[in-house]
Amino acid sequence: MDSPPPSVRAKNAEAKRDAILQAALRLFAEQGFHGTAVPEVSAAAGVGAGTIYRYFENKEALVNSVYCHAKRQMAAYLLDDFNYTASRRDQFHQFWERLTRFAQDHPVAFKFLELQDHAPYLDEASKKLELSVLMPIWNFCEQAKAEGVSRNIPQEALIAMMWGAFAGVIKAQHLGYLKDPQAALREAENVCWDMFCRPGAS
Amino acid sequence: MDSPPPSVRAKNAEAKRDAILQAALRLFAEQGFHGTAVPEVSAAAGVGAGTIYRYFENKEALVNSVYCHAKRQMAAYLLDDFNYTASRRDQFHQFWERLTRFAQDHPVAFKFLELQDHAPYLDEASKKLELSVLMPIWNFCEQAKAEGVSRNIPQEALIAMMWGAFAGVIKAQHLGYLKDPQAALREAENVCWDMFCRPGAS
DNA sequence: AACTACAGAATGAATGTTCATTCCGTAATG
DNA sequence: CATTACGGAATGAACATTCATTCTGTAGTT
Repeated sequence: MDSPPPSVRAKNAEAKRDAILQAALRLFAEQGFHGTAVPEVSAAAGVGAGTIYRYFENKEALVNSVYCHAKRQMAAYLLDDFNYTASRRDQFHQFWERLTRFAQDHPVAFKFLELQDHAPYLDEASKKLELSVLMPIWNFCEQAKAEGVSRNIPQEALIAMMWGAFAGVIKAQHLGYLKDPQAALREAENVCWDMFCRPGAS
Repeated sequence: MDSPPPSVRAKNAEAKRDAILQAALRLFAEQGFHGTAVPEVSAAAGVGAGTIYRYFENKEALVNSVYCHAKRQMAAYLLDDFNYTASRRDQFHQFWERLTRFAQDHPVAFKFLELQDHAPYLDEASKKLELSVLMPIWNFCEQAKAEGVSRNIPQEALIAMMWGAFAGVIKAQHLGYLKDPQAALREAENVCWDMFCRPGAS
C-alpha cells in the first residue's frame, strides 16, 4: 500500500526494531522473561531504554513480538515448498531435515521457543501461531495412522514423544554433550522414525 | 547422636520448614524462580515473610533446597531396591515404571525439576545430585550397548532422546492432551524401548 | 501443680534496591 | 523551521531482605 520512498527514517527504524528484537531474543533465551530487565535489553541492543517503548507497548508485547517472529521463522523453514506428494517416509525426512536446519541456523531462536512454550504471558496471536506449526505435523500423523504406516497409538502421545526426543538431542547439542552433533542428528532421525512407525516396518 | 526428646519446638520447626518448601515448590513450578516473589511464598506457606529467612539464607538457597529435596525424592523412586540382576528389558521396565510412578505421585515436583533443569542459580550440591539420577541410567545404557542390546549410537544422544520423549508424554498429560494417560504411558514404554534397542530386536 | 523468667522462634513493618515505564531536553530529518 | 525520534535520567511500584518487637515453649522456683 505504501512503499514509494523508504526514507532514511524508515530504514533506521526497521534496523533499530530488529536490533531490539534480536537482543531480546538472546537475553530471554538465556535468562528467561522474568530474569531479564528491560534496560538490559536496551543496552544489548545499543539503544536508550525509552526507545524500546517507541517500538513496543510494554515488556509483554516485546516478548510476544519476539515469540511470533521466531515462530514464523520456524514455520517458514518447516513449510515453505514442502512436498506433500512424497511418501510418508520422505515427508518425515523433510520435516526432520527442515527442523534440524532451523535449529542449526537459529539455535538461540530454537532455545527461546522451547523455553517460552506455554508461558502464561503469551497472547492470542502467539498461541495461534503455535498451532500453525503443529497443524501440518498433526495432519501428517493422522494420515500416516489412517494408512497404517504409523503406530496405532494416540497421536497426541506420539507427537509429544517425538517432539520431546527431537528437542532433547538439540538441547544435548547446545550443552556440548555430543561429540559429533551432525552424526548424532542423522542417526536421531532413524531413531525417531522407528519410534513413529509400526514395529517391524522399516 | 542427639535424639532423645523431639520437643514441640523441633516438631514445629520441621513442620514449618516443610510448609515453606512445599509452597515454594508449587509456586516455582507454576511461575518459575524469577516469577515468584518471596512474600508470595511466605503467604502460601502460612508464615511471616521474615520466617523464611530463619530457615533459608536467601531466595537462591531456598530454590536449591527445593531442588535437592525433589531430586532426592526422584532418586529414591528410581533406585531404592532396584534389581540389577534382571534382564535388560526388565531393568528398562523397572526404570520406566519407577519414573512414571514418581511423575504420577509428585507431578508438581516433576514439573519443577524439568523447569529448573540447568538453571544458572543451581549450586554445586544441586548439580551433584543431578548426576546421582543420571549415573545409573548412564551405566545401564553403557552395558546394554556393550552387550549389543541397544542401538549402536552415542549414549548421550540416546539418553537425551529417551528422556525428552518421557518428559514429553508427562508434559502432554499435565496439559490435558491425553484422553487416557494411563494407557498412553503404558504404550509409551514400548515406543521408548523400540527407540532404545536395535531395530529388528524385540 | 501454679507461677515466673528466660531463650529463641516468629512476625510484619521498615529498608534499600531493582525494575518497568515515563518524561523531557537534544539531535536528526524533511 | 517544524516535526519526529532518541537517549537516558527520573519516577514510582514491587521486590528481597532486615530488624525491633511480640509471642511461645521450656525450665526453674515455690
